[in-house]
Amino acid sequence: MTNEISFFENPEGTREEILEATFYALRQHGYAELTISKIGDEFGKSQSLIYHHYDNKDELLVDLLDYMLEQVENQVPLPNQSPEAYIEVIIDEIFGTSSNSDVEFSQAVIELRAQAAHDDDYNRLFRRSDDFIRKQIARVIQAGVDAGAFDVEDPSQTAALFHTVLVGIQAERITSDEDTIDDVRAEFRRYVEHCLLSESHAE
Amino acid sequence: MTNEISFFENPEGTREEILEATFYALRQHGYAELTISKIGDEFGKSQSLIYHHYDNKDELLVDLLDYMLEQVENQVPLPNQSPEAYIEVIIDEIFGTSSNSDVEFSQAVIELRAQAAHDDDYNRLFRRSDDFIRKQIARVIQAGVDAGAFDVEDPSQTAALFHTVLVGIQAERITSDEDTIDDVRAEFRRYVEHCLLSESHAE
DNA sequence: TGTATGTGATTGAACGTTTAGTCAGCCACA
DNA sequence: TGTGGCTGACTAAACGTTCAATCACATACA
Repeated sequence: MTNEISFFENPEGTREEILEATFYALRQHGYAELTISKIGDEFGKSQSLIYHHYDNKDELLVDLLDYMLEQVENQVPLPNQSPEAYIEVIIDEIFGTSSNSDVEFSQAVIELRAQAAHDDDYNRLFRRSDDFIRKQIARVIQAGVDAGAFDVEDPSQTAALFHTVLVGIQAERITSDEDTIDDVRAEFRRYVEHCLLSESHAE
Repeated sequence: MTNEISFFENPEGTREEILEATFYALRQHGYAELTISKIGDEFGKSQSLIYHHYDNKDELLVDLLDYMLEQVENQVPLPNQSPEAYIEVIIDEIFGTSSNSDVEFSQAVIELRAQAAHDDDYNRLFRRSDDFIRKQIARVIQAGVDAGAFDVEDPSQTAALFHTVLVGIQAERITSDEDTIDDVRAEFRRYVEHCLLSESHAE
């Protein structure tokens, strides 16, 4: 129900505990410095045990990405509200609550996305997740158009820009200060008001 | 004069040859799998020689990033044209010529950007480069406002969104197909027409 | 109740390989 | 006769992975 990322709050079973440990090790050391030994440290148990549950390091990391993208997809709000309200929620999701765990999660996702350039499994998972999110946004925009609230050229085209800004913010958060992010948010709102809401609402 | 990335066309001196080799090794194997030995292979000469010119791997990689971001900054077009024409050039730069070398360069940059989360040197370099680009764009938008061609709330705010889209496209290019990128481009043009150009131009 | 049998979690030690980095010395040219 | 570019051989540490061996615990049978 809550939109907070309650990621790994109470892991069920050893496999999920290992995923949790892998996530924290990834956050702390980064992908390039991520080792089974460091995951084992975070895990609290021996690193041999990891191999009891996963065939190898690659399989573990792919499973982690799968798990994380599932969380991302679940975080996309349900279209059980008016299109206008939904867009507000989407914007909040994109620019985040600037809570620490949100930022750390985003950074981990971006780090894994970078690996997609050299790993087909990663590539496949991100394609699926990105498509899902874009289509979800496009659906709601289409609903807003049908209801006369929005006025756009092509909903899936608009959704594509939404998604690019989402990814861009994730990547920029690594280095940019909060003021810059706020600037982007303000300008993106201006875009939504001028290019999405229909005349009657824009006023 | 040309906007093509004539990156590493004719390296001057051994250090630049090493940077070139490092870049290609990074492209081929990715940051996580990047080793001195692989750089040496690409280099054509022994890996010991690398240590003759660089103290250690970190120094070499930081130097590469510095070098690459210098290229990025030099690629930002000069403001020697009308603001309207400049914006067109910027949009072309953001969405790229989809030439192979451009995409590969972008992917390498994004991969290094992800490392900025765990490396202060990388963080510093990206901050400087991002600030430079944002300010350059903001300056031109301000000029457009002064000339009456543009009508925005706050030029640096608009520039911030430009930059986010730039970074977002870089990150999305890893996994997205060209059609999606084209959608983003079309929608971003719509944004520029509705939110940047002043009424008289928007027609 | 006591004993055998099986199962999954868990470990520490060990394996072969790869890694970043060192070093003594070679070669060409001034 | 140096001096700087350059190399191959080397090392210690870290790496992913395997494995034999425990442990806790359930089930089944006498």
